[in-house]
Amino acid sequence: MKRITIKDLSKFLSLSTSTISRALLNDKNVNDETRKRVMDAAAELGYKPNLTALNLKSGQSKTIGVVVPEMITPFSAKVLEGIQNVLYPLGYRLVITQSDENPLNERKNLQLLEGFNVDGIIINLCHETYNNDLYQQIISQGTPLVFFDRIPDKSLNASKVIVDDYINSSLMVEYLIKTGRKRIAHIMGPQTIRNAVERANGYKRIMNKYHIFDENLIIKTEGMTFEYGKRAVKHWSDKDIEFDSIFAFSDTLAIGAMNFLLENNIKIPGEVAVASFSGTELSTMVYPQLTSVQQPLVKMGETAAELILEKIRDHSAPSKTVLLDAVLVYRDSTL
Amino acid sequence: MKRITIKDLSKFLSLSTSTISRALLNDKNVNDETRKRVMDAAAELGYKPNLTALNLKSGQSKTIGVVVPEMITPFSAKVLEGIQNVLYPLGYRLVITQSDENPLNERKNLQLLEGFNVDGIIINLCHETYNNDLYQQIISQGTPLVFFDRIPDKSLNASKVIVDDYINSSLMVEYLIKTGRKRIAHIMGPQTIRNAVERANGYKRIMNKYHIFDENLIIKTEGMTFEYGKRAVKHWSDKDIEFDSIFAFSDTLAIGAMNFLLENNIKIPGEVAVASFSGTELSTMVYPQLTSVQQPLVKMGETAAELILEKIRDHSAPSKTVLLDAVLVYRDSTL
DNA sequence: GTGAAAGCGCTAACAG
DNA sequence: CTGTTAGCGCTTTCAC
Repeated sequence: MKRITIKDLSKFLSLSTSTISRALLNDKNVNDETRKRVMDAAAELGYKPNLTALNLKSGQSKTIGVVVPEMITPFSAKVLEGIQNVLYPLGYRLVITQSDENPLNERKNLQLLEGFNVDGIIINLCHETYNNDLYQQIISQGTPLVFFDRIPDKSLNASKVIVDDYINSSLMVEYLIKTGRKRIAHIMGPQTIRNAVERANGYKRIMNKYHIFDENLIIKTEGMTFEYGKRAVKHWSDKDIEFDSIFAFSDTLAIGAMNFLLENNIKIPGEVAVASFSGTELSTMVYPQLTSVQQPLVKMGETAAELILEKIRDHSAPSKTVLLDAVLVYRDSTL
Repeated sequence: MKRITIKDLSKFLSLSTSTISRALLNDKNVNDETRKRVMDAAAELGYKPNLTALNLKSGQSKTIGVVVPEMITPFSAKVLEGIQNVLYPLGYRLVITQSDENPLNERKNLQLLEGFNVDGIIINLCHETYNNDLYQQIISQGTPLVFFDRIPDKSLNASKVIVDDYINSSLMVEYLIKTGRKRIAHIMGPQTIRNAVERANGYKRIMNKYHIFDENLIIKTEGMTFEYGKRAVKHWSDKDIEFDSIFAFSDTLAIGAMNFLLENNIKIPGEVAVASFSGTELSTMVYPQLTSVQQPLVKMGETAAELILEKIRDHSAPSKTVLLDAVLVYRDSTL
């Protein structure tokens, strides 16, 4: 079952390998007749180009590394779909790694990807600053880096794709207020994630604007699993801090919060409204369905892929930050 | 920022490239002194082997293709984790594709992977028979194929990793009966999925054993989304078919079913118990938490990866079918 | 113990 | 329009 190479075709047709190559590449300097013969033979013998050889020639690995914090929520799956949409048709391979929300794993993943000689890396961080040195080092070695969703704090020379956390968070909080909620609690996620800080800022601004901000109503979590969401609500509950609604950093945290409420027979949205930021399928799978800021995840992946391609094609291309529009989707968990 | 090659080292140390190569490969025919010099220089200049060149020499692409039906539930994410655990440390890259539960997409994915010259393909089907011709063709072209979870009906020369659907389904149904349920409804999923048929058979056997089988209590769905789960329960409800419990083919279908019950104020498990087959994180994220047959997903991925490695190393290695143990996990959705 | 040379599959000057 | 040749980075005979 040996593979057919250009050499086999060359023998088969008594032509030089270069002519075969040219015909296959649609080079103009080939007789139409000859091209046809080559094409037919290639089809007949089942010739398929050897990507590895191509890559060796071109000096590229045609491999893009991707680092995501986790894959058990649909968030990354959707973004990956976007990345794949753009990159697979172009013959790029993806090496996808999961950091499990752990900066140390992220570091290992990045190093693994370096070992793979990737042409570029697309990454969603799990910690704002922890691996800054590595990002910097990778970029200065000439491997383009593109950040999406959770981006680093330093102004690295890298392109980014994000949604406006501050604005969208503000809008969601304002919506809750408009529906009559006043004691809006906020589960902000870990403060080592830039977006968490941004969203919390949006929350604070609006709460202050309406003079209803209360420091007790905001809580940082150490992690991102739904257990932390649960624990946050338990905290307020234990301390007898009143709240009539919850705005969570992510679907997962919101769902954890909902579970606590449901377990304690607290009506959603009757007694407490719940809203989140993310907008993955999870928000429609729970009961009641979750109001959330829905991000264009597939688009986000596609954009990230295009940004990395720009950088690969021209390493001196200027870095861009693309801001994508999100929409608020109102569902049964609020009102 | 040019990469350091073996040639650079050769110039730098005034040694032949072959000696450098040998030193790097720990070949015995190298003076210890020389080896040390080479190693030091490699470290100093930051030499990293070019995988593409290695691959060209070895004739392998060091790339494994993976095809999964979907990635929005944690199911595939967990299996992928297992696959990555085994394959990444060995220098393999993964090209992961999603079929979106559509056999046509599956076909396209397989063809894409062929174009990538993958060394092997690990696949979870979305239809039992639809692409049988392609599986056969890929195998006979010499590309090993390993199936996991949902496997094909024909006896192809390929290894497989599965859990025993029939037995575990039986066990779960028997458990429901032991907790006092008699009218156990079954959402079996599409009958074009072999596992759905197997699990339904397990269900039927036990229901018959206790003489409580009723054809009306079993329903096939066209798809796998949670909407179909919802619709199934609506069907029984509309037709006034009584049931005191539901056993669903997957977490997602079960959750759809739960949502219908919750929307109609039917108590879980008070009035209706719910159980599923899958055992992803989803089962712990919903309220009440879902009783389910929990499969060892990471292990499944690791096993699939090892099976494909066997085949890659020795193309004539015999095909194996590995049966993994699942466990029933009892949660609040049943009593 | 080390070097020279060939070759993996392909493309691209360079000739003719 | 077609063929010859060299070379991408590396390993591996084959000499010495």
